[in-house]
Amino acid sequence: MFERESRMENGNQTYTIDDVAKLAGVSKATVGRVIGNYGSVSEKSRKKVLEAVAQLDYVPNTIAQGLRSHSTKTIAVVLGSIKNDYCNALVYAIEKEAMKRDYNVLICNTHENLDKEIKHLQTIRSRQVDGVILISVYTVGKVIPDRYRHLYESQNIPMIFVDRNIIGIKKDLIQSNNEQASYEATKYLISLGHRRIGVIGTVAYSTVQERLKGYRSALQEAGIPVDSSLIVDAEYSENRAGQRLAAKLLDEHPDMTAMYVLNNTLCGSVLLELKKRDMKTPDDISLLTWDDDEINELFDITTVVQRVDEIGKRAVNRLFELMENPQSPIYTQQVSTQLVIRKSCGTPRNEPGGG
Amino acid sequence: MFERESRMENGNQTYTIDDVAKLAGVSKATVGRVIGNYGSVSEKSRKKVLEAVAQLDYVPNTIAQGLRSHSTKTIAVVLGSIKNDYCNALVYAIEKEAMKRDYNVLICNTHENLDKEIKHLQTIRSRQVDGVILISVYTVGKVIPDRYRHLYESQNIPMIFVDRNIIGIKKDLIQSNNEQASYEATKYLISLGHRRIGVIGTVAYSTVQERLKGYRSALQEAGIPVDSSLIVDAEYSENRAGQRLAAKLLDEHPDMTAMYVLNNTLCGSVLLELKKRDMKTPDDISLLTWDDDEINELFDITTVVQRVDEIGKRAVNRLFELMENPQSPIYTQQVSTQLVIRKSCGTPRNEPGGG
DNA sequence: TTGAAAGCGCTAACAC
DNA sequence: GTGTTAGCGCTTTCAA
Repeated sequence: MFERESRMENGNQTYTIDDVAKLAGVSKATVGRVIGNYGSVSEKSRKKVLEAVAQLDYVPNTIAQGLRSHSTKTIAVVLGSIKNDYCNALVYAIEKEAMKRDYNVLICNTHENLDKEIKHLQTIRSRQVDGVILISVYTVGKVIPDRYRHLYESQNIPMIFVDRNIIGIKKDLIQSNNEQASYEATKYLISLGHRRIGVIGTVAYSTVQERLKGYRSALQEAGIPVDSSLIVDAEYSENRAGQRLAAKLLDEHPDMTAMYVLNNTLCGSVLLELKKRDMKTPDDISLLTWDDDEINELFDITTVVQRVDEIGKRAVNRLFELMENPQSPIYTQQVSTQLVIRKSCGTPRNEPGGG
Repeated sequence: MFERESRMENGNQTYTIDDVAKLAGVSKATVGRVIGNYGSVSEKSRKKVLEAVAQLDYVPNTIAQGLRSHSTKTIAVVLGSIKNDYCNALVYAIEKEAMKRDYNVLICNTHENLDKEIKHLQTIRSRQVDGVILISVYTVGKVIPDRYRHLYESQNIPMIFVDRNIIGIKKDLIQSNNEQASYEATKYLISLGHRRIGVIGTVAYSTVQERLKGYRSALQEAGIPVDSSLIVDAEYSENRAGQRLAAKLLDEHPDMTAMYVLNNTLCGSVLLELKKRDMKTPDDISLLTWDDDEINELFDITTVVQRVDEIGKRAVNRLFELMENPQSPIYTQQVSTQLVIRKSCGTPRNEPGGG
C-alpha cells in the first residue's frame, strides 16, 4: 500500500493498469475495455476510467500487451541499407503509413550480407514482430539452405517482398513494372537513333534481370543484335562501381552512343567518370538512369522514376491485410513508373541527320 | 501433453523455454541460466541445454524477456526525417553500432513536427525502450510545456541529444564543433577576399545558431561589419527553400560575392537557382556548404564535412554507458569536422588582384 | 548447482 | 455491464 502510494506521487514512475483501476474505482478488466476499445462499458465507468488515465498520464505497456495478445504493434523492414536512396524513400513511406495505424518500425540493414539477413530474421521472430517487409539479399540462382527456409516461409509472421523476388519462395511481391518500363526506356533511346547502348547494373538481382529483359526485347523488336559485352555487372559492394564500369564501357566500346544505368546508386559515380573525361551529355554521350534524385535534376538526366512512396504505402497496406487474413491469396503488385525526359539523351554523336 | 507433442512436431511453431527444459531434462531456471549466461551451471547441464536449444532451434522470446527484465534490447532514434542526408547517415551508423550489441533500432520520424515528437516519445516510453537518441524539433526560444517535460526528463529511460540541444533540458549532447568549424570556414572565405558573404540556414535550430556565431566572430575579427540582411532564414518545412532564398539574396545583394549554406538540405536547391541564372562557381559566385554529398563532389563544392559516422558511434556508446550507470555525469561531446576545399570558392569577381 | 514459485503488466475467458 | 481469474514466456528470488 505504501509503495503504491509512493509510486502515485513519483512523476517519473510509470503507472500500471492497476493504478488506473484503483483510482477509477473499477476493475482492471474495465480499464482494459476502455483503453482497448472493445466489449461494452457504461458511460459512467468509461468516464471515470478516462479521467484516471488522464490524471495519471497512463500509457499501456506495449510489451505486456504484446506478450499477452501476440501483437507488438511493430513491423520490421529488412533491407540492404537505408543509405540507398530507394530504400531510404521506402522506409520513409513505410514509417509514415505505419504511424497512421500506431505501428512502429524496426529498421534492419543487411548490408547486402546473407548472414546479417538471417540474423535479422531470427531476431524479428523472437521479437514477435507483427509483419515483415523484406528486400532480400538473395539473388537469382542462390538457394536458401533448408535450415533457414522456415525464416522465409513461416506462417506465423506475415511477410512480403518489395522490389526483389526470391525465386522458390511464394510471397506477395510489390515492385515497379520493371520489364515494361525498361522496355520503354530502351525504346526511347532507340527512337533517338541509338543502336549501341551500354548497360550498367547489378545483374544478380531479380529486379535488374527484369529490367534487362525489357532492354533486350526492345532491341530485338528493333532488329538490333544484343551484344552482351555491352552489359556490365556491378557487384553491389564495390565502392564507385559505376565509375569503373563506365570507364570499361567507354574504353572497350568507342562505338557506344548511350549508357543506360539500372541502379541509381551507380549513376553518381558514372557521372564522376564522365566528368573526369570531360564528356558532356547529351553531346558526347547519352545517359539514362533509374530512380530520381536531386542530382538527376541538376544534371538534367532523363530518368525512370519509381513511385517509391506508393510502393511503401501498398506494402504496409498489404501487410495489414495479411495480418487480418493470413490465408489471403498471394499475388504480385506492379506499380507504374514514369519516364521523365530531361536533356541527357540526344541523337547519337557523329551522326548529324543519321549519317 | 498432446498439445505439447504436436507443437514439437510443427516446424512453424516457436518453442518456449519449457520445451527446452523438458527436452533437456532440467528446469527452466537452468535453461535460463545457460541462455542468459549467468549464475552457475554444471557442464553436464549446460551441454544438455545447448543440445536441446540447437535441436529445437529455440530463440528466447524477447518480448517476455523484456517484460520480466525491463530490458527490451531496443533503442529508439527520434529525428526529423530519415530522408535528410545527415539523419540518414546517422541512423545508419547507429544501427550498425547497435547491431554489434544485439540491439535493434526503432526509427521515429517527427517530420519536424512537435506533436509527432511528443507522440513518439510517449510510444517509446510505453515500449520500454532501453534508450533514446533524439534530434529534437524544439528550437531555440520554444519552451516545452510542463505536461510534456517528463518525456524529456524521465530518469527511467536514458536519452541523449544529437546535433541539436534543447535549452533548459540537461542531457548529454553529441554534435560537431559547429562554432569553431563555421568560424574557420568563414575565415577561409574572408582570406580569399570576400566581405559580403550571404548565409542561408534554418536559423531556429541551436546547431545553426552556433554556426552563425562562428560566422559572426570571423567577420568581426576581420573588421567586417555583420549585415543581418545577408543572413536569410529557411523554414524547415519549405520545399526548395534554398532556391527561393538564394534568389532573394542574389536579387537584393548584387554586391554579394559568396554564399555560405548552413544546411545540406538547402544546397541542392541553391544550385538549382544558380543553374537557372546560368551562374557558375567560383567565377560568378563562391559557394561553401555544410555536409558532404555526392553532389558536392560532382560540382566541386567546398564543404564542411561532418563525421556523422563518428557521431552515431559515440551516441550509441554513450547511451550504453548511461544504461549501465544512469548517474554518470552529463556532458557535451564535440566531434571535429573537416573543411574539404574543392573549387567552388575563389577570389571575388570584378576584383582581379583586389581592385 | 539446481528447482519451485512468484510475478512483470496485460488480455481474454468466464462467471455473475 | 462488470469483476475474477488464469495465463502469455520469461527472469529472479529463495530454498534446498
